[in-house]
Amino acid sequence: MPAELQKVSCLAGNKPTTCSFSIESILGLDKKRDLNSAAVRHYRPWMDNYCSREVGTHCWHLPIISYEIPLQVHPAKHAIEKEGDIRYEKCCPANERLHYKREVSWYRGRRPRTAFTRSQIEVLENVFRVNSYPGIDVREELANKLSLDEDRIQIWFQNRRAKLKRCHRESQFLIVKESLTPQIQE
Amino acid sequence: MPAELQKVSCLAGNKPTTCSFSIESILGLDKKRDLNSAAVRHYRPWMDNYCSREVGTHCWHLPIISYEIPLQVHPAKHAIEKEGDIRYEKCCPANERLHYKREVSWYRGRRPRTAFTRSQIEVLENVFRVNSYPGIDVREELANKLSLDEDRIQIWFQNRRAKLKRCHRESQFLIVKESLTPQIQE
DNA sequence: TTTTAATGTAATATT
DNA sequence: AATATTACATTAAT
Repeated sequence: MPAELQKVSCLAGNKPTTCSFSIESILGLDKKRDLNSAAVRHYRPWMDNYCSREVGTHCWHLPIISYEIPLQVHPAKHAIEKEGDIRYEKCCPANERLHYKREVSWYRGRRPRTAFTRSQIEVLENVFRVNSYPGIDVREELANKLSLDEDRIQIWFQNRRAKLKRCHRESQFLIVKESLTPQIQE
Repeated sequence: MPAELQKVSCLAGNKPTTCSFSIESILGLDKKRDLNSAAVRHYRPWMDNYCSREVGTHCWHLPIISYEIPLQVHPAKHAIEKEGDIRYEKCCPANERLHYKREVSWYRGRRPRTAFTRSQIEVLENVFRVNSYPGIDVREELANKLSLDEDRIQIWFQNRRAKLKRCHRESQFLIVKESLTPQIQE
Protein backbone atom coordinates (compact mmCIF):
# COMPACT_ATOMS: atom_id res chain seq x y z
CA MET A 1 0.00 0.00 0.00
CA PRO A 2 1.40 3.37 -0.96
CA ALA A 3 2.47 5.59 1.88
CA GLU A 4 0.08 8.36 1.02
CA LEU A 5 -2.77 5.95 1.24
CA GLN A 6 -1.75 4.72 4.62
CA LYS A 7 -2.03 8.21 5.90
CA VAL A 8 -5.69 8.39 5.13
CA SER A 9 -6.52 4.78 5.60
CA CYS A 10 -7.55 5.54 9.13
CA LEU A 11 -10.30 7.70 7.77
CA ALA A 12 -11.52 5.09 5.41
CA GLY A 13 -12.12 2.23 7.73
CA ASN A 14 -14.43 1.95 10.64
CA LYS A 15 -11.66 1.33 13.08
CA PRO A 16 -9.80 4.62 13.32
CA THR A 17 -7.49 3.38 16.01
CA THR A 18 -4.49 5.15 14.62
CA CYS A 19 -6.23 8.14 13.21
CA SER A 20 -4.11 11.21 13.48
CA PHE A 21 -6.85 13.61 12.56
CA SER A 22 -8.74 15.08 15.43
CA ILE A 23 -12.47 15.12 15.26
CA GLU A 24 -12.39 18.85 15.52
CA SER A 25 -10.18 19.21 12.52
CA ILE A 26 -12.25 16.75 10.56
CA LEU A 27 -15.38 18.60 11.42
CA GLY A 28 -13.70 21.80 10.42
CA LEU A 29 -14.84 23.39 13.62
CA ASP A 30 -11.48 24.74 14.68
CA LYS A 31 -9.28 25.23 11.68
CA LYS A 32 -9.76 24.36 8.08
CA ARG A 33 -6.08 24.03 7.48
CA ASP A 34 -6.06 20.30 6.93
CA LEU A 35 -8.82 20.37 4.40
CA ASN A 36 -6.72 22.10 1.82
CA SER A 37 -3.69 19.98 2.33
CA ALA A 38 -2.61 18.33 -0.87
CA ALA A 39 -1.25 15.41 1.08
CA VAL A 40 -4.74 14.28 1.97
CA ARG A 41 -5.92 11.77 -0.57
CA HIS A 42 -9.54 10.87 -0.44
CA TYR A 43 -10.73 7.35 -0.19
CA ARG A 44 -12.65 6.69 -3.37
CA PRO A 45 -12.55 2.97 -3.98
CA TRP A 46 -14.66 3.16 -7.07
CA MET A 47 -12.59 5.90 -8.70
CA ASP A 48 -9.11 4.59 -8.10
CA ASN A 49 -7.56 1.60 -9.69
CA TYR A 50 -4.70 0.72 -7.45
CA CYS A 51 -6.23 -1.87 -5.22
CA SER A 52 -7.86 -4.43 -7.42
CA ARG A 53 -8.01 -7.70 -5.61
CA GLU A 54 -8.76 -11.24 -6.47
CA VAL A 55 -10.99 -13.32 -4.31
CA GLY A 56 -10.41 -16.95 -4.94
CA THR A 57 -10.93 -17.66 -8.59
CA HIS A 58 -13.35 -14.80 -9.00
CA CYS A 59 -11.83 -11.55 -9.93
CA TRP A 60 -14.60 -9.17 -9.12
CA HIS A 61 -12.07 -6.54 -8.39
CA LEU A 62 -10.98 -6.00 -11.91
CA PRO A 63 -8.65 -3.30 -13.05
CA ILE A 64 -10.41 -0.40 -14.60
CA ILE A 65 -11.45 -1.10 -18.14
CA SER A 66 -12.18 1.77 -20.41
CA TYR A 67 -15.51 2.08 -22.09
CA GLU A 68 -14.17 1.20 -25.49
CA ILE A 69 -12.97 -2.23 -24.57
CA PRO A 70 -15.87 -4.63 -24.62
CA LEU A 71 -16.08 -7.17 -21.89
CA GLN A 72 -15.15 -10.47 -23.34
CA VAL A 73 -15.01 -12.64 -20.34
CA HIS A 74 -17.52 -13.05 -17.68
CA PRO A 75 -16.46 -13.35 -14.09
CA ALA A 76 -15.25 -16.87 -13.58
CA LYS A 77 -18.02 -17.60 -11.22
CA HIS A 78 -20.69 -16.94 -13.78
CA ALA A 79 -18.94 -18.54 -16.66
CA ILE A 80 -20.10 -22.08 -16.28
CA GLU A 81 -18.81 -24.01 -19.19
CA LYS A 82 -20.88 -26.91 -20.24
CA GLU A 83 -20.86 -28.87 -23.42
CA GLY A 84 -18.60 -26.43 -25.10
CA ASP A 85 -20.65 -23.34 -24.60
CA ILE A 86 -20.78 -20.89 -21.79
CA ARG A 87 -24.17 -20.69 -20.22
CA TYR A 88 -24.38 -17.10 -19.25
CA GLU A 89 -28.11 -17.30 -19.03
CA LYS A 90 -28.04 -19.49 -15.99
CA CYS A 91 -27.49 -16.78 -13.47
CA CYS A 92 -27.23 -13.73 -15.58
CA PRO A 93 -30.10 -13.00 -17.92
CA ALA A 94 -29.55 -10.77 -20.88
CA ASN A 95 -30.73 -7.52 -19.40
CA GLU A 96 -28.61 -8.05 -16.33
CA ARG A 97 -25.60 -8.80 -18.43
CA LEU A 98 -25.93 -5.52 -20.22
CA HIS A 99 -26.19 -3.81 -16.92
CA TYR A 100 -23.06 -5.46 -15.68
CA LYS A 101 -21.15 -4.67 -18.80
CA ARG A 102 -22.01 -1.06 -18.43
CA GLU A 103 -21.07 -0.84 -14.82
CA VAL A 104 -17.89 -2.81 -14.59
CA SER A 105 -15.97 -0.12 -16.37
CA TRP A 106 -16.34 2.34 -13.59
CA TYR A 107 -16.80 0.12 -10.63
CA ARG A 108 -14.95 -3.08 -10.54
CA GLY A 109 -15.50 -4.39 -7.10
CA ARG A 110 -19.06 -5.49 -6.80
CA ARG A 111 -21.28 -8.14 -8.21
CA PRO A 112 -24.22 -6.61 -10.02
CA ARG A 113 -27.20 -6.59 -7.79
CA THR A 114 -29.48 -9.49 -8.43
CA ALA A 115 -33.10 -8.60 -8.92
CA PHE A 116 -35.13 -11.59 -7.89
CA THR A 117 -38.43 -12.04 -9.57
CA ARG A 118 -41.64 -12.16 -7.62
CA SER A 119 -42.03 -15.85 -8.16
CA GLN A 120 -38.50 -16.51 -7.02
CA ILE A 121 -39.08 -14.56 -3.85
CA GLU A 122 -42.29 -16.43 -3.31
CA VAL A 123 -40.59 -19.79 -3.42
CA LEU A 124 -37.74 -18.61 -1.25
CA GLU A 125 -40.15 -17.27 1.34
CA ASN A 126 -42.11 -20.48 1.31
CA VAL A 127 -39.00 -22.48 2.00
CA PHE A 128 -37.86 -20.00 4.60
CA ARG A 129 -41.05 -20.48 6.58
CA VAL A 130 -40.26 -24.11 7.10
CA ASN A 131 -36.51 -23.92 7.25
CA SER A 132 -34.43 -20.83 7.80
CA TYR A 133 -31.24 -22.83 7.61
CA PRO A 134 -31.37 -24.89 4.42
CA GLY A 135 -28.46 -27.20 3.87
CA ILE A 136 -26.39 -27.39 0.79
CA ASP A 137 -28.69 -29.94 -0.79
CA VAL A 138 -31.77 -27.79 -0.45
CA ARG A 139 -29.90 -24.75 -1.64
CA GLU A 140 -28.69 -26.57 -4.70
CA GLU A 141 -32.20 -27.78 -5.36
CA LEU A 142 -33.50 -24.25 -5.11
CA ALA A 143 -30.75 -22.90 -7.29
CA ASN A 144 -31.51 -25.45 -9.92
CA LYS A 145 -35.21 -24.86 -9.86
CA LEU A 146 -35.06 -21.09 -9.74
CA SER A 147 -32.22 -20.75 -12.22
CA LEU A 148 -30.09 -18.99 -9.70
CA ASP A 149 -26.59 -19.38 -8.46
CA GLU A 150 -26.39 -21.36 -5.27
CA ASP A 151 -24.45 -18.53 -3.75
CA ARG A 152 -27.38 -16.22 -4.36
CA ILE A 153 -29.57 -18.61 -2.43
CA GLN A 154 -27.13 -18.70 0.43
CA ILE A 155 -26.84 -14.94 0.58
CA TRP A 156 -30.57 -14.56 0.37
CA PHE A 157 -31.12 -16.77 3.37
CA GLN A 158 -28.43 -14.99 5.32
CA ASN A 159 -30.02 -11.64 4.65
CA ARG A 160 -33.46 -13.05 5.31
CA ARG A 161 -32.40 -14.32 8.70
CA ALA A 162 -30.88 -10.97 9.52
CA LYS A 163 -34.08 -9.26 8.51
CA LEU A 164 -36.19 -11.54 10.62
CA LYS A 165 -33.96 -10.99 13.57
CA ARG A 166 -34.06 -7.24 13.14
CA CYS A 167 -37.83 -7.24 12.87
CA HIS A 168 -38.08 -9.37 15.97
CA ARG A 169 -35.74 -7.09 17.87
CA GLU A 170 -37.67 -4.03 16.86
CA SER A 171 -41.03 -5.50 17.75
CA GLN A 172 -39.68 -6.52 21.13
CA PHE A 173 -38.45 -3.01 21.64
CA LEU A 174 -41.85 -1.66 20.73
CA ILE A 175 -43.54 -3.91 23.23
CA VAL A 176 -41.25 -2.79 26.01
CA LYS A 177 -41.64 0.81 25.02
CA GLU A 178 -45.39 0.62 24.93
CA SER A 179 -45.52 -1.12 28.27
CA LEU A 180 -43.42 1.60 29.79
CA THR A 181 -45.32 4.55 28.40
CA PRO A 182 -49.03 3.82 28.52
CA GLN A 183 -49.87 6.93 30.52
CA ILE A 184 -48.88 9.26 27.74
CA GLN A 185 -51.96 8.16 25.87
CA GLU A 186 -54.40 11.02 25.24
CA MET B 1 -42.00 -40.37 -11.66
CA PRO B 2 -38.48 -40.17 -10.34
CA ALA B 3 -38.06 -38.96 -6.84
CA GLU B 4 -35.88 -36.11 -7.98
CA LEU B 5 -38.59 -34.66 -10.14
CA GLN B 6 -41.07 -34.86 -7.36
CA LYS B 7 -38.77 -32.92 -5.12
CA VAL B 8 -38.36 -30.28 -7.74
CA SER B 9 -42.01 -30.01 -8.57
CA CYS B 10 -42.90 -28.90 -5.09
CA LEU B 11 -40.81 -25.82 -5.54
CA ALA B 12 -42.51 -24.85 -8.74
CA GLY B 13 -45.98 -24.53 -7.38
CA ASN B 14 -47.27 -21.75 -5.24
CA LYS B 15 -48.77 -24.01 -2.70
CA PRO B 16 -46.29 -24.73 0.03
CA THR B 17 -48.74 -27.07 1.68
CA THR B 18 -48.19 -29.60 -1.03
CA CYS B 19 -44.44 -29.44 -0.84
CA SER B 20 -43.00 -32.88 -0.93
CA PHE B 21 -39.61 -32.03 0.44
CA SER B 22 -38.52 -34.45 3.06
CA ILE B 23 -39.02 -33.26 6.57
CA GLU B 24 -35.41 -33.88 7.41
CA SER B 25 -34.27 -31.84 4.50
CA ILE B 26 -36.56 -28.93 5.09
CA LEU B 27 -36.12 -28.75 8.79
CA GLY B 28 -32.42 -29.19 8.52
CA LEU B 29 -31.85 -32.17 10.77
CA ASP B 30 -35.00 -31.41 12.68
CA LYS B 31 -33.65 -28.26 14.23
CA LYS B 32 -36.76 -26.58 15.49
CA ARG B 33 -36.52 -22.84 15.43
CA ASP B 34 -39.30 -20.45 16.28
CA LEU B 35 -37.84 -17.68 14.22
CA ASN B 36 -41.08 -17.17 12.39
CA SER B 37 -43.19 -16.35 15.39
CA ALA B 38 -42.22 -12.74 15.55
CA ALA B 39 -44.63 -10.30 14.05
CA VAL B 40 -43.03 -8.09 11.48
CA ARG B 41 -43.28 -4.68 13.00
CA HIS B 42 -40.74 -2.10 12.19
CA TYR B 43 -39.62 0.45 14.70
CA ARG B 44 -41.02 3.73 13.60
CA PRO B 45 -40.55 6.15 16.48
CA TRP B 46 -41.83 9.01 14.38
CA MET B 47 -45.17 7.46 13.54
CA ASP B 48 -46.41 5.95 16.78
CA ASN B 49 -49.74 7.50 17.54
CA TYR B 50 -49.01 8.08 21.17
CA CYS B 51 -45.92 10.08 20.63
CA SER B 52 -46.65 12.16 17.62
CA ARG B 53 -44.32 15.07 17.59
CA GLU B 54 -44.60 18.42 16.03
CA VAL B 55 -41.78 19.77 13.99
CA GLY B 56 -42.22 23.45 13.75
CA THR B 57 -45.80 24.09 12.83
CA HIS B 58 -46.17 20.83 10.99
CA CYS B 59 -47.41 17.71 12.63
CA TRP B 60 -45.66 15.06 10.65
CA HIS B 61 -46.73 12.31 12.90
CA LEU B 62 -50.20 11.41 11.96
CA PRO B 63 -52.41 9.33 14.17
CA ILE B 64 -52.58 5.81 12.97
CA ILE B 65 -55.80 5.24 11.09
CA SER B 66 -56.94 1.90 9.91
CA TYR B 67 -57.76 1.23 6.32
CA GLU B 68 -61.50 1.16 6.88
CA ILE B 69 -61.90 4.37 8.80
CA PRO B 70 -62.34 7.27 6.42
CA LEU B 71 -59.88 10.05 6.79
CA GLN B 72 -61.44 13.17 8.15
CA VAL B 73 -58.43 15.31 8.67
CA HIS B 74 -55.73 16.22 6.32
CA PRO B 75 -52.12 15.93 7.30
CA ALA B 76 -51.11 19.08 9.05
CA LYS B 77 -48.42 19.60 6.53
CA HIS B 78 -50.92 19.94 3.76
CA ALA B 79 -53.59 21.60 5.78
CA ILE B 80 -52.46 25.14 5.85
CA GLU B 81 -54.85 27.04 7.97
CA LYS B 82 -55.31 30.61 6.98
CA GLU B 83 -57.98 33.08 7.90
CA GLY B 84 -60.21 30.50 9.36
CA ASP B 85 -60.37 28.13 6.47
CA ILE B 86 -58.23 25.24 5.55
CA ARG B 87 -56.83 25.52 2.10
CA TYR B 88 -56.67 21.97 1.03
CA GLU B 89 -56.59 22.89 -2.59
CA LYS B 90 -53.27 24.60 -2.38
CA CYS B 91 -51.15 21.53 -2.31
CA CYS B 92 -53.69 18.81 -2.58
CA PRO B 93 -56.25 19.02 -5.38
CA ALA B 94 -59.48 17.10 -5.14
CA ASN B 95 -58.46 14.15 -7.22
CA GLU B 96 -55.35 13.74 -5.20
CA ARG B 97 -57.36 13.90 -2.01
CA LEU B 98 -59.40 10.95 -3.15
CA HIS B 99 -56.30 8.89 -3.19
CA TYR B 100 -54.98 10.18 0.03
CA LYS B 101 -56.61 7.60 2.19
CA ARG B 102 -54.92 4.88 0.28
CA GLU B 103 -51.65 6.68 0.06
CA VAL B 104 -51.33 7.54 3.69
CA SER B 105 -51.81 3.91 4.46
CA TRP B 106 -49.06 3.01 2.09
CA TYR B 107 -46.63 5.61 3.14
CA ARG B 108 -47.47 6.39 6.70
CA GLY B 109 -44.37 4.53 7.75
CA ARG B 110 -42.03 6.89 6.05
CA ARG B 111 -39.91 9.24 8.08
CA PRO B 112 -40.63 12.86 7.38
CA ARG B 113 -38.00 14.28 5.15
CA THR B 114 -35.23 15.97 7.06
CA ALA B 115 -34.38 19.44 5.94
CA PHE B 116 -30.77 20.05 6.77
CA THR B 117 -29.76 23.58 7.44
CA ARG B 118 -27.14 25.30 5.40
CA SER B 119 -24.63 25.16 8.22
CA GLN B 120 -25.25 21.48 8.77
CA ILE B 121 -24.66 20.77 5.10
CA GLU B 122 -21.51 22.83 5.23
CA VAL B 123 -20.04 20.77 8.04
CA LEU B 124 -21.09 17.52 6.44
CA GLU B 125 -19.52 18.52 3.16
CA ASN B 126 -16.32 19.51 4.92
CA VAL B 127 -16.10 16.13 6.55
CA PHE B 128 -16.99 14.40 3.33
CA ARG B 129 -14.09 15.98 1.53
CA VAL B 130 -11.59 14.27 3.76
CA ASN B 131 -13.55 11.18 4.64
CA SER B 132 -16.45 9.72 2.72
CA TYR B 133 -16.67 6.78 5.07
CA PRO B 134 -16.87 8.10 8.60
CA GLY B 135 -16.90 5.45 11.28
CA ILE B 136 -19.41 5.21 14.03
CA ASP B 137 -17.40 7.49 16.29
CA VAL B 138 -17.16 10.28 13.78
CA ARG B 139 -20.82 9.90 12.95
CA GLU B 140 -21.75 10.13 16.60
CA GLU B 141 -19.54 13.16 16.97
CA LEU B 142 -21.24 14.78 14.02
CA ALA B 143 -24.65 13.90 15.33
CA ASN B 144 -23.81 15.58 18.61
CA LYS B 145 -22.33 18.67 17.06
CA LEU B 146 -25.12 19.10 14.54
CA SER B 147 -28.00 18.02 16.77
CA LEU B 148 -29.00 15.26 14.40
CA ASP B 149 -29.63 11.58 14.78
CA GLU B 150 -26.71 9.41 13.94
CA ASP B 151 -28.96 7.64 11.48
CA ARG B 152 -29.43 10.86 9.54
CA ILE B 153 -25.67 11.25 9.33
CA GLN B 154 -25.25 7.75 8.02
CA ILE B 155 -27.95 8.14 5.42
CA TRP B 156 -26.57 11.47 4.35
CA PHE B 157 -23.15 10.00 3.71
CA GLN B 158 -24.61 7.11 1.81
CA ASN B 159 -26.56 9.42 -0.44
CA ARG B 160 -23.58 11.72 -0.77
CA ARG B 161 -21.37 8.88 -1.92
CA ALA B 162 -23.96 7.83 -4.43
CA LYS B 163 -24.14 11.35 -5.71
CA LEU B 164 -20.39 11.63 -6.08
CA LYS B 165 -20.30 8.33 -7.85
CA ARG B 166 -23.01 9.37 -10.25
CA CYS B 167 -21.28 12.63 -10.99
CA HIS B 168 -18.04 10.83 -11.61
CA ARG B 169 -19.72 8.32 -13.86
CA GLU B 170 -21.39 11.01 -15.88
CA SER B 171 -18.25 13.04 -16.29
CA GLN B 172 -16.32 9.97 -17.33
CA PHE B 173 -19.01 9.13 -19.82
CA LEU B 174 -18.85 12.62 -21.21
CA ILE B 175 -15.10 12.41 -21.61
CA VAL B 176 -15.30 9.15 -23.47
CA LYS B 177 -18.17 10.33 -25.59
CA GLU B 178 -16.44 13.53 -26.56
CA SER B 179 -13.22 11.76 -27.33
CA LEU B 180 -15.03 9.33 -29.55
CA THR B 181 -17.18 11.80 -31.43
CA PRO B 182 -15.30 15.02 -31.99
CA GLN B 183 -16.19 15.11 -35.64
CA ILE B 184 -19.88 15.31 -35.01
CA GLN B 185 -19.41 18.86 -33.88
CA GLU B 186 -21.03 21.43 -36.18
C1' DT C 1 -38.58 19.24 -13.25
C1' DT C 2 -34.58 18.52 -10.42
C1' DT C 3 -32.41 17.30 -6.28
C1' DT C 4 -32.00 14.48 -2.56
C1' DA C 5 -33.79 12.28 1.97
C1' DA C 6 -35.58 7.85 2.88
C1' DT C 7 -36.44 2.87 2.07
C1' DG C 8 -35.54 -2.01 1.05
C1' DT C 9 -32.37 -5.29 0.13
C1' DA C 10 -28.42 -7.67 -2.36
C1' DA C 11 -23.59 -7.85 -1.67
C1' DT C 12 -19.38 -7.31 1.09
C1' DA C 13 -16.34 -7.70 5.09
C1' DT C 14 -15.08 -9.12 9.65
C1' DT C 15 -14.92 -12.20 13.25
C1' DA D 1 -23.17 -17.87 10.65
C1' DA D 2 -24.02 -13.42 13.06
C1' DT D 3 -23.25 -8.86 12.52
C1' DA D 4 -22.50 -4.41 10.64
C1' DT D 5 -21.92 -1.80 6.69
C1' DT D 6 -21.98 -0.83 1.92
C1' DA D 7 -23.84 -0.24 -2.85
C1' DC D 8 -27.72 0.25 -5.51
C1' DA D 9 -32.43 0.75 -7.24
C1' DT D 10 -36.35 3.08 -6.14
C1' DT D 11 -39.69 6.19 -3.93
C1' DA D 12 -41.17 10.48 -2.64
C1' DA D 13 -40.65 15.17 -0.78
C1' DT D 14 -38.89 19.78 -2.04
